[in-house]
Amino acid sequence: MAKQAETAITPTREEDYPEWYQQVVKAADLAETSPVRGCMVIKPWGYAIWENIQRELDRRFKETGHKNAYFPLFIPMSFLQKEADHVEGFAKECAVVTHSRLEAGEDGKLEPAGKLEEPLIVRPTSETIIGELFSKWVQSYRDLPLLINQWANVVRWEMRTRLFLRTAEFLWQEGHTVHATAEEAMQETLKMLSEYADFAENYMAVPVITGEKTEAERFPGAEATYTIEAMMQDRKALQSGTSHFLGQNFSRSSNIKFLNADGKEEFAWTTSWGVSTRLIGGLIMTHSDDNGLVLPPRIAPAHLVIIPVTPKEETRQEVLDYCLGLKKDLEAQGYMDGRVKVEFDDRDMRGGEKAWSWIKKGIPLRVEVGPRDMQKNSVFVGRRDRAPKDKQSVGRDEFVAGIAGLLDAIQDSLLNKAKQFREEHTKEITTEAEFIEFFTPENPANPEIHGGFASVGFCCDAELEEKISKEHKVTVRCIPTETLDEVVKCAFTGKPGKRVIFAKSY
RNA sequence: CGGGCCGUAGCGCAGUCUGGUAGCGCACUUCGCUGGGGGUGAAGGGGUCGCAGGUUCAAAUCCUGUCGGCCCGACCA
Repeated sequence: MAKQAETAITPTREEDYPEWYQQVVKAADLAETSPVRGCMVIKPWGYAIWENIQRELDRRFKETGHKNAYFPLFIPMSFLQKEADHVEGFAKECAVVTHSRLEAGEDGKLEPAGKLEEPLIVRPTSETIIGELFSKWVQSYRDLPLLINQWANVVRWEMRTRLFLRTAEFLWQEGHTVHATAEEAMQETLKMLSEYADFAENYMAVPVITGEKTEAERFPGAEATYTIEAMMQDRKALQSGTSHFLGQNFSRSSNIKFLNADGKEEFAWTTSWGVSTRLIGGLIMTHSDDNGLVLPPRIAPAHLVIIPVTPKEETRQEVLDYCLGLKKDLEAQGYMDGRVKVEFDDRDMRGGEKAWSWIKKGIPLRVEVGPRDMQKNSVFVGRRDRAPKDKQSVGRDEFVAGIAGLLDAIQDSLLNKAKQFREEHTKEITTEAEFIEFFTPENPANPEIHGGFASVGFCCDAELEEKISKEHKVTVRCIPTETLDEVVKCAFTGKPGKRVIFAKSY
């Protein structure tokens, strides 16, 4: 017997969390780095997760009255300039297109030629270009509300990138809406935030805290930014989606005006909201273990894999046929608003290796079927949320009939586990000393996983916030919606403050 | 963009200090044994050593530059 690592992924989370993350992505074959700096190639298994995210979110957007549209990748540089905070926030990370063609020089080397009169930027977000179009689309209060979403790629020239969590190019959706009143726009902002929160918890089994960002963390140009924040297994926070109340800032800079019912011209109120492929990073870091990816059934590209075990040539065909019959019956079962999705893995390779490859890919259920199971009319089932060797023999028909319930049970167990983890590492803190202790590792030279979410009274003074963030590398993740009305003594100044969540973050 | 480490076969690495014409493990291919577990024996295929200059009779090895990766920091809508 060759020695195998006790875990399929090395290093373990405990040993080296960032490296573990990389290895999980690789072992599950989700994505890889590309020849272009900071960009990623999303491979079929990873892209299928994104398609599932898209499908469910798109359904929700449409259900809440939004329509999809598409706006250009390129934005004239002057557009970005229109909103002062916005340009300041994004200018440093824009990819700029300056030429329109290539020409071969004397040495045969290609060189950019045909310099553009006005440079184009590759959209880092589309407020400015969409605003330009909206100013034409909106004339009357009868045109409102205007509820638009686009699925697109955006580019932000980040200094330091990590697959799914921060890449130079990423896929996302951005909702952009226009309203006649501030109240209505605010309502929209909060409605979409709660859609995100509901989706994260109920589809991705990622529990999130919803809340408002402080001024320092706000979207450039927004009046208010709301966020869903999730806790990863290294206890850091991941901002997983944002929804912005833009006030009249962008309608003023883009000139989005309408005539109200009284015949008076008014600036409109706008919102924007988005989630990205970063959600996949959050999914990975919420559920996966030292054997690789763990996928909640509702977001998994496939719910189960059937692995035929064919030790003897004479029973081989019989087992394969039995498996195909099982596959057909399972695929006839409904799950959520679709069907049970089944992979059939008859690749010619060793059984153990094959099973491990699916464990690393995070498939919720592994169903192994050999001659003995066939004789008993049963199947041998392993759940991804349990240990690899923890497998049970279940009657075939019982298994087929109970498949949806079993998938729900896995979904629930993953959500509960994640919630429990978050509870265990969320601490109510009332003094600065306690705060510092919470966020200081025992071994600063090689910091172990430590800290978590600190629920703290905070006076929300911007200078103090910056000082704390610099000194302890901790930021205010949000002012949670749930405890918004609470008045809590500030742990740093003693003044009356709000309850906020402090954490280290991605 | 600053600091550290690193680019040698698909992957992981040795060889670099002390220049002499490329190796190991895994993976891959074929055959055998094994057959409810990532097992095993044998025989094979695969690399202009990230790229570009320079030094030298000779460069994976020394020098310069450059590109890329990872970690830390700054930044992160």
